[in-house]
Amino acid sequence: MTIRKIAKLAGTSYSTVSRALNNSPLVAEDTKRRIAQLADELGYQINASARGLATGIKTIIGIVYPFHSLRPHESVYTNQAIDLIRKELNVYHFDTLIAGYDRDTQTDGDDITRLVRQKKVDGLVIFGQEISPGQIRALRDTGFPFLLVNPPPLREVRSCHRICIDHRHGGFLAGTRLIETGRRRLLCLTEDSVQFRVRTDGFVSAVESSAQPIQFKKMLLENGLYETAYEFIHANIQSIREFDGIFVQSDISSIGVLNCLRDHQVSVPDEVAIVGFDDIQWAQYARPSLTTVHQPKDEVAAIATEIIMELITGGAGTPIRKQLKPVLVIRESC
Amino acid sequence: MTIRKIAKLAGTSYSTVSRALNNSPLVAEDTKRRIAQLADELGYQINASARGLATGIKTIIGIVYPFHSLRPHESVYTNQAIDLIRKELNVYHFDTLIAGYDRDTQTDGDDITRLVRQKKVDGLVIFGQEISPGQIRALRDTGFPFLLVNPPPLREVRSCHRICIDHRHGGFLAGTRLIETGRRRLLCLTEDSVQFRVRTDGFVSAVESSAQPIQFKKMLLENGLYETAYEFIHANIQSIREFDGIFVQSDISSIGVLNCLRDHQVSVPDEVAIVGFDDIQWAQYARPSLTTVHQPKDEVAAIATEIIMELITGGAGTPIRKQLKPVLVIRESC
DNA sequence: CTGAAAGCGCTTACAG
DNA sequence: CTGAAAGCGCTTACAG
Repeated sequence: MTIRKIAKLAGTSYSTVSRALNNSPLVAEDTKRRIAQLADELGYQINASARGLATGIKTIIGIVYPFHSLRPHESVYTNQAIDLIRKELNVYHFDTLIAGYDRDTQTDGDDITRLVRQKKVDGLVIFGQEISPGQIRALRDTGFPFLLVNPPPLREVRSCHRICIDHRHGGFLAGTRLIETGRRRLLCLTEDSVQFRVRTDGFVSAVESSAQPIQFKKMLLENGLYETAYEFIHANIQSIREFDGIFVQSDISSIGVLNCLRDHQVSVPDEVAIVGFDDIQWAQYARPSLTTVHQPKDEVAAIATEIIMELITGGAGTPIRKQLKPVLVIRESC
Repeated sequence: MTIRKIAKLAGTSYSTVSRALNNSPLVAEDTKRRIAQLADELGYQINASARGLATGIKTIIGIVYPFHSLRPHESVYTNQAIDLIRKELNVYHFDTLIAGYDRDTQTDGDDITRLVRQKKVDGLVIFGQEISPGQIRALRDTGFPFLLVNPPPLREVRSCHRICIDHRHGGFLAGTRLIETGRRRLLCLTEDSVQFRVRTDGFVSAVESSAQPIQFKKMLLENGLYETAYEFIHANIQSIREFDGIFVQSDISSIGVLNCLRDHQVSVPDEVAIVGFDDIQWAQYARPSLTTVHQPKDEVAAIATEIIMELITGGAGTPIRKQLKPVLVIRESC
């Protein structure tokens, strides 16, 4: 089914059909109605490639996230956000294409560059911290509409549209909760990346602004795997017993910590309290359920969709920056 | 950057450039090399819309899943499978578009029909049980390449390419495990849908083929939510205590059951053993960790990619049917 | 308000 | 092996 066939059946030129279907004011209402009904009966839908070629509009948004977040523990969070964005985009009759990117590939070889050059999508929503300065610069220079979600704190990012999560505040909330509930010997269990350092900063500032004397120590986890957290606690169980509160900077790690403490008969929250970060679905199913810093993924999805749609219709303007504040969700573990 | 500009720089016609980039045997090796290098330097990539219009090939596969599986508890499983397929497709230089479908919308209004008619994708992988006979018929009649993954047992399905999971066998494995570990008073906690009935059938056949006298009872959960399972156990805790083994037909529900039993000081697996279904990531993190029937999502992803690629290149032929067998993963709960 | 024509950037039969 | 031409199915300035 093409526009030409409809034109034939409607007894008009196909230009008119095109205009009618795009609801052009240049077409008589009556003609429009007739054509709309015909198209409907025939189940006609505009050929996306043809329209894409003629107008440049593909009605597809690409959502891109770090390859390594395919490891199940990291994808839980991102997948939920993607699903939410997809639903939002659907309202605008846009489809969602998903792709991965990898810090290690050179700029030219990655999916981001490819999608832009192939003109497969109208805009890009890029999740995560793994994006490199070079990738950002290359993308920015193309003038292609894109939005960074939770980007790393790079200089290049400042000239880009972005949604930032206030990780520092999140860390502050966690620290404050531990202190307010009476914990005085704190452990901050973090990872070696910028995002985590910022969470630690917030945590430290909570400690420092406390009227009470607080001891605290920072320790590093190799990565965000459940198993890593579990093993770490297991290997250090003696020194862990010295603490009465732990801020574990991701929920998956927190669950590893919770399970290991349980296996060592350390009672949570009585002997040691735990505060996590992310608020993945499972935080509430853990026993004890996990007090954690909630990352606002619903809000991210709504705002991301709004911004990207604005970018591809309205155009750029000065860099938009939305900063979202996490909130503390109190459950049993602290 | 277009093919024409490259032609100008290479000093050939743009037909030749097109052929060269598509590695046509009609072009001299030398010319090919020169053009390939030029294209590489210029970062040229074929315009997807133009190629799509000329050839009909979009290098995009659509993955479609039930809308309601957006409820986090159901999406966990599907999201992992989608991620795996996406990775596989990437090897073929295909991109992945995701969309939802809804049993309630009429055939014409859903995303499946729309994607086919807009010619936005080359093929469709359709997950789940919610697809209606009408939708299947409509799709089949278009001749569009599509593959059903874990479809409902409808007559229409038989004429379609599909990957089926042997839920019956899964139920059988669960029942057998409970009986082999000495349980004699069994509860089968299921839901009201075909897929679940088949799991129950398998469970029953394990009971019936047992040499031991086994008592068993079937009960229905309203839906697959964690909370529903938790509340159900809570409300029926007295009668639940009568059983020494429960087959809970999804992991999320199983976790609800585990948590509730724990809250009622019923010891698992000593007083009652639990076997789940799905083997989502969290089955191993639960305490006690969950013995469960593993659905082979890695295998699904690999085979789905293979089949759909075959369908869009080779064409159809007789309906392909792959049946995958789940396996039992033994952990602490039984 | 409507139609004929050019053009979007490719591919591919056809002619050489 | 290479090039000129037609065509994929749309949109949209231009002319009426």
